[in-house]
Amino acid sequence: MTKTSDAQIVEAARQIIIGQGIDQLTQRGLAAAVGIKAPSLYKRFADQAALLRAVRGQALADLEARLRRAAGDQPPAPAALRMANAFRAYALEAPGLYRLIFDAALQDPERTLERAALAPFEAALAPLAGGGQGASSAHAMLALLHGLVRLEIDGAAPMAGPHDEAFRFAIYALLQGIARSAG
Amino acid sequence: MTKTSDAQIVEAARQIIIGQGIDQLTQRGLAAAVGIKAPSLYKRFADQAALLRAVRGQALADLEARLRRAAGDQPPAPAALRMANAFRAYALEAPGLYRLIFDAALQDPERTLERAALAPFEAALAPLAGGGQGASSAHAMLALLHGLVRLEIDGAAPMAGPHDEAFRFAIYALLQGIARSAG
DNA sequence: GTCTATACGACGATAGAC
DNA sequence: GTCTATCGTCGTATAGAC
Repeated sequence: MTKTSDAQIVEAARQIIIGQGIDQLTQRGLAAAVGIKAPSLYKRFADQAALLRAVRGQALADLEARLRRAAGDQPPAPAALRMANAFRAYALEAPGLYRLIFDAALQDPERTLERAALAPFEAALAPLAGGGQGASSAHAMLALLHGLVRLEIDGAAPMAGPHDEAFRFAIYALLQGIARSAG
Repeated sequence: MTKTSDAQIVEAARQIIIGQGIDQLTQRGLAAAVGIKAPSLYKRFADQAALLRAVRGQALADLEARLRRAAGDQPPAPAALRMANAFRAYALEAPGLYRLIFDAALQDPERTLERAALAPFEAALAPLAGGGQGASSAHAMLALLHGLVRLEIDGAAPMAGPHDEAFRFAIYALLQGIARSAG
């Protein structure tokens, strides 16, 4: 008798994290959300950490897809700007999932974050950076984006006027610096 | 009969957060560290959140002092570089405190983070940025630093080679972009 | 695979005695 | 201000019925 599926459990966990925050995700509450009891969850996932790994993996795949779609076939600078906006939009849409993606990086030996978030930026920025500095440029861009959206979702922003404007200013400034470093 | 003081409790909490991480800070463990029982803590601080606010306030004052000392009387660019290094050093020294400072910004109606971290950067960068873009430049610099050190302490870095080098590259690039934005 | 029932050891927090 | 005792919740786990 199968009352639910692994995919439904992951999706329910995702919804709880998005809607109520990761602190409100409990095994008892999650089980109730899919119509079973807490002990039954342990037949699907070894423990809560394993469940969160599954949620994080799906979230990372989603983020990567959005970044690659935003980049499209644009030239480096427009691609980077569109990716930056897509990145920020994801974080503002689902801050709980965003935090999960980045906070749990330490416990991810496969370094999924590199493939999902860093690689798309490196692909877009390499032509602009030149001189073998595509990796450094992508790291700088990801760090800037991460800092901007973390400050925003954690309530430390806007620290300097309207955030849309501060966001654009920062991205433009770094892109200019990267392009000039290549010159 | 006073077995301890508020200051001793805050200091003990600070040491636990630095040495064992904020997850290991429990009311029972903290009370034991200062030689009392857990319920007695509630005569000093309303709850754990109030205690953490006190720890955060002290950590923010410490960070601000370090940033202002690093800046000294240097010109904008050297001052910003020294502040960036001091900022990173603080985060690597006490990642638990660093996370507390930034993660709890949302619950700080006084926006202490602005005074402690943003203002020093604005003071240093205003001459470089010009055109009334000192605030935006400081916000961009703080966001970049925050992203860089968060990626580093959360284990997502080094994502692009040695981190010292990636750190310098990113800071230099943004400084160049800021200077160029000024015309 | 799911259920009921039960258990353990943490946690934050409170009531009331002294 | 400190204590003992206690509460409710949490993650986790097990046993055994169906």
